[in-house]
Amino acid sequence: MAPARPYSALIERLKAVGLRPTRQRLALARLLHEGGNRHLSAEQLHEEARAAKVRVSLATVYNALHQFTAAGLLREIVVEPGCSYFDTNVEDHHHFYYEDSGRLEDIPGEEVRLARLPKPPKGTRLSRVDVIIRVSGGRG
Amino acid sequence: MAPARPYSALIERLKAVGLRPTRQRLALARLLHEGGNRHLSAEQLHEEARAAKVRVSLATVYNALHQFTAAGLLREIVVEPGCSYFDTNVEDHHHFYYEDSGRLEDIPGEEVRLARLPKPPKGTRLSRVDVIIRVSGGRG
DNA sequence: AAGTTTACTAGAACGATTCTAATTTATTGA
DNA sequence: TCAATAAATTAGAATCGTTCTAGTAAACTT
Repeated sequence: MAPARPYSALIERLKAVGLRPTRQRLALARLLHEGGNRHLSAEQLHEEARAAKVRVSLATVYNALHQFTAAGLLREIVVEPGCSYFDTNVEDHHHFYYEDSGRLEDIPGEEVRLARLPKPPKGTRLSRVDVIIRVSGGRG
Repeated sequence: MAPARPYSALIERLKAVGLRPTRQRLALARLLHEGGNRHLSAEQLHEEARAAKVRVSLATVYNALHQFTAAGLLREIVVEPGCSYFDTNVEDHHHFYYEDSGRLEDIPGEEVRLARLPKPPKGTRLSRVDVIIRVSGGRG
């Protein structure tokens, strides 16, 4: 059922942001965007690639994640020391963070509304606003 | 000009949270809380201690920061991979993050207002809400 | 002061990430 | 099509912030 040229759209997408559509980048981009919105660490993506029989080094996974992020195809999120997550959803939205499991979950943009927001200090411009709702446990 | 027993209040504060008021903890607590609200990394605090001629190991700085955080005397903030900051302000408030310099700055609680916030998912309870306003550059 | 508990320390160990230099792959343009 | 060139990938080493270890010292209790 797979289309004859399964990668053609991806190839164009990568070219459009100035990245050569290599075997590794195509495979990683594909893994990242299959199965909806996800929050993956470099190690997790590397492991997924291994499981999918895609040969790619960890260094390349890091390179690709950072390049995709710079190109606006991913968004990096840091909630805990020692582990970055990359979010495949680059739309305007926020996150639940489950402190116990370390898991992130999207909150659609419209479910959080900021009624008041200070201006960026003089000489700076707004880059983005992150809202992280930290939740924990339950039993209690 | 220093009071006769400059540490007595701090000593009580540490005892109250179950921490022995050792020379190192007292000195670190003092450094942390002098000069208003601050956002320090472990390395920075260690360096400040060195500069103030307080002999304390880096391991102890880390231990103290985590103990103070657990006791509610500090709040840990992670914005970039590979570096935690500890905020001496434990009141309800949010942050500006200067992407270029890596610096954090407090925003008083009332300058950010959340008009709508989703409920914590079933089986969890709200731990805290972090709002980080990322700003960058300026010249542009 | 003696005994007990807790804290401190230097240095080793650790895990995530980045770097390096050599190899491979993609692109360009005869 | 086939070099020539530029860019990407790789394994492994290096680096960085942080945590661990086990031995020593300091603080509390009696």
